[in-house]
Amino acid sequence: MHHPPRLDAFDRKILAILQQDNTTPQRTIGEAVNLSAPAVQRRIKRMTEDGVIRANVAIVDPAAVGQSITLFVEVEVISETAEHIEAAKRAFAATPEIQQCYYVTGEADFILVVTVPVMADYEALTRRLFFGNNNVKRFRTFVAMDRVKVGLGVVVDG
Amino acid sequence: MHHPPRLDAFDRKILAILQQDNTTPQRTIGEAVNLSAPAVQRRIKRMTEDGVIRANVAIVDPAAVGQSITLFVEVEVISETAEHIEAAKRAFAATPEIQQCYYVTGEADFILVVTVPVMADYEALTRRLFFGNNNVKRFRTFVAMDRVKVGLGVVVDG
DNA sequence: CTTCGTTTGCAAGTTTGTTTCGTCTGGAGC
DNA sequence: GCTCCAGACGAAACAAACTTGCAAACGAAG
Repeated sequence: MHHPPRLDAFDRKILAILQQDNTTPQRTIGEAVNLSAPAVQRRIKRMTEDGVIRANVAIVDPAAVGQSITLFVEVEVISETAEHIEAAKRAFAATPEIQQCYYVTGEADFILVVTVPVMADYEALTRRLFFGNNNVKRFRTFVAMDRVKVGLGVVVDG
Repeated sequence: MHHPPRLDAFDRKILAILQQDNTTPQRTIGEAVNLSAPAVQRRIKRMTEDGVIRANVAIVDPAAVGQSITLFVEVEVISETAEHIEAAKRAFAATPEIQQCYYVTGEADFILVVTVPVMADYEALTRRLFFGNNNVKRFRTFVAMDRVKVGLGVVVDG
């Protein structure tokens, strides 16, 4: 994370491609954006160092590994002191079943995305995380029936 | 998606690595799991064909490309007929600002994860998607103050 | 006009991914 | 028990991709 990220049109086009498939050869990317492969490589390297590209990962189908249930949880806490919030963040971040955790404004304080193999696992999780934590005022659960659209891609044309 | 996905301990270890960094050389993976590089390559290929690995993508920092606001939206619809639900799914899936969309049970029907550069863009989005759609009964918005944990990784130890 | 800094393309060098091939193991059928 | 066959493995050869060095083009500042 050295430089303030300033991205030109080339960078944005490259990002758009890598967000869809980061196994695309640099030579192919170069043809798509009208740049040589080394130029593409240097830009990718720079964006990686600058933190624009946070990670390169394989997306695994949850159902294929037995994590067939996706849940949303709105969590409301009692005390919002810095220490309590930080403790909650750490606990959520450290829980592998929690795929995503956001600290939000509104009627809830945290929103979680959870994946588990069977409901019993979620029940166990609620006991451990919520009922076992006396700073949790209440939580509401939504069960996903259909994962209509799932991704972390962001709009890059800017 | 040919075979029914049957994953052994090797496959799961490989998946765990690729979920964190899919640029890891196959030789390195092989050393980590006690397998030769070609064996790793064959397993990755098989899992990709079987749909266990859905995609290989770069994760881009939303803030770096100007999408600094993340929002959650609970949407409640009026009519839940199949046609209305399918129409809604299609509309949400086709909206680039909507990163994730789930059809859920509970007090809401859809949960959306949205990223936009500034609040005005979200306001425009609500006008277009919600106020401009007379099947939307109501919606609730949560603004993310902190992206505590973001990812699509799933527990793979099975 | 010159200089410095940046970025590019090309070409060589290095690393990584892929294919080939021979071997081994486990199971079905004789 | 024996043979045969299918599947999976590792070693090595091979192909493709990535990475680096270097000279040239371009722009901004002096």
